[in-house]
Amino acid sequence: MSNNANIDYTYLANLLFPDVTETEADLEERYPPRNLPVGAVVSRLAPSPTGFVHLGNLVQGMTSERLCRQSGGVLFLRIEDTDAKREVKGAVDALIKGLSYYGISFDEGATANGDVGNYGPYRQRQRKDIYAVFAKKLVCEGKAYPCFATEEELEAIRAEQTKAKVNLGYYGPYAKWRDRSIDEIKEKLDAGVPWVLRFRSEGSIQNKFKFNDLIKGTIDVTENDIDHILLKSDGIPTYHFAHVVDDHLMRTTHVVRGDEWLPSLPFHLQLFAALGWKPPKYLHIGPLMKMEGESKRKLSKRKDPELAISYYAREGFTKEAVREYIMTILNSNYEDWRRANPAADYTEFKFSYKKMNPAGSLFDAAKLRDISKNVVATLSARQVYDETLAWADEYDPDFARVLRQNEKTALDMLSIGRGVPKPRKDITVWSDVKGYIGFAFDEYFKIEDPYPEETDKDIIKKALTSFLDTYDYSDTQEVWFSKIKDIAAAIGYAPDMKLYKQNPSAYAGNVADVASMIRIAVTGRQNSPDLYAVMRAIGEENVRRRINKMIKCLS
RNA sequence: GGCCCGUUGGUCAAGAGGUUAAGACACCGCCCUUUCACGGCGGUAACACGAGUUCGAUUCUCGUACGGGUCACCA
Repeated sequence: MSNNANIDYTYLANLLFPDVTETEADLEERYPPRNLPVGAVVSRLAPSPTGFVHLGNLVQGMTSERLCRQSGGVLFLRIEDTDAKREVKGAVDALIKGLSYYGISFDEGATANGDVGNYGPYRQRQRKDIYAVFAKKLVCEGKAYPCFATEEELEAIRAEQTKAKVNLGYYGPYAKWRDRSIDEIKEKLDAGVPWVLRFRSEGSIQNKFKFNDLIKGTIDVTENDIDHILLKSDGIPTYHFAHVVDDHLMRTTHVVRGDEWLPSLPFHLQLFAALGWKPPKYLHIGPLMKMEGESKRKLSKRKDPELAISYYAREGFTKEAVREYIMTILNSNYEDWRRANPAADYTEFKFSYKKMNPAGSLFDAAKLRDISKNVVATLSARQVYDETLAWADEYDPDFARVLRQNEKTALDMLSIGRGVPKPRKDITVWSDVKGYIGFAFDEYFKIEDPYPEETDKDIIKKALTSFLDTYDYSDTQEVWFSKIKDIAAAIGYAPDMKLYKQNPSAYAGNVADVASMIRIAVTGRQNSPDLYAVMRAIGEENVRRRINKMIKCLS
């Protein structure tokens, strides 16, 4: 404790902030406590406009959104644009669009058309005057001071500390401007030397206390002893100061953020106390990890494309699938609930922060795919067609064209095994659709799985020819299949799988082999949806042409 | 290095001082089946380690190890 009692703090404050005329009381009046029912959660999403909307935004957003909506509270969007260097044009719009695509909408805050709500502005650079009021107040109370240290000086301090193997930072004896005389300060000021405003920390790392985080539980906190920067030299606050001022004035009750913020929590708490405010409840969410070789690591913006939500749109995941997956990460009982309520809207689920995992979870692409597959399986052919088309318009224009030209065939193909109690699950993402039904269109049809070398070409030819001889487009599935059985019998193949299994050596093959011969001719591959249905979908002319072509090829 | 968080099967995870330690994904096997997909049945597989508290600890406490995060005029 080494405050220079000789300094007239009020004088200093006026020197530093001559234009600030508003007082704390003015602001308290302008932003009164919200009139909400008891237990209503007021929360926010506070991203920085870097143009990169990532899974973390979604994870936090959904958590805040559920908490607010379920409690009749308020959710707002605040733009943390205090770092002008990192700001990307159009990022705010992208953010709003990306979040709303996944069902996160805001009651107030920044919108594509400006700010809405009584607690704004909601963009931090526009709140410069507000921060100044509290900065001035802190200076008046001797809790903040200007620092004129240059970048080089700070670097030198860091080097010295590294060499001495002590903690890094601007504190104690290293806090060179903490207790300068008013004359020294005035001299720099008059010379126009840039300055930052630092917090005068009275904390000691010897002091520890407990703090309750809603997700992590009771955590051990060590007091902060570093004189962190409150205002940068451009007068814009750092994250820490902005967070404390904004969340107080905006009457935030719950702060949901990534647990990379945990190390600065002591400072935030200290700031709330210094300003005489009650801190909000905190929910620190564990990071999303990924497997790299043998070890886990946090998903990285730079290295991992799958962290960006644009990745999922590009891959063709439905928004429902992404949302379902995130819900299962957030609340582990969500999966059970979903199984019990397959058709319910996800908002009917009782979300609870108590179910959130304090540890980081590994992002499991296989699980996401499984969920996606199940989501797509519940959609109608029409929905799949429309969504695939929307996706293809953006990412595969050629396929979009083909889909438009063959709408009927596409719908018929997509209807196969759909809308039944046990639907097919071949489609995980929209980009799968081309591979799944593409063969139905001449543009994409080709022989992908040729006949095995060992099969007798004459036998195949005979089977195909016989098929065409008796083929009737109007046959029912039963009649159609009985004809294939007849062909099997005629070429010495078992017409029935049971017969074949009883005595395999008695036959040259079985009816499945015959079906396969036809399947390859018609679809170009060994695996396809139900062959009868495929033939119905692509039409008689097409079936005959493809089989004839194959017969010719075999000759 | 300081500070903080975490650790149940390959992965996500439930659980709670006494359980045969759920379930899901993945994997494997069998069944169904004209292929595939679906579906059904079954299987492999876990409480990091060491002390302490306790009649009893995966569950509580403390250490150790390992993993992660963070130490900017970035958020």
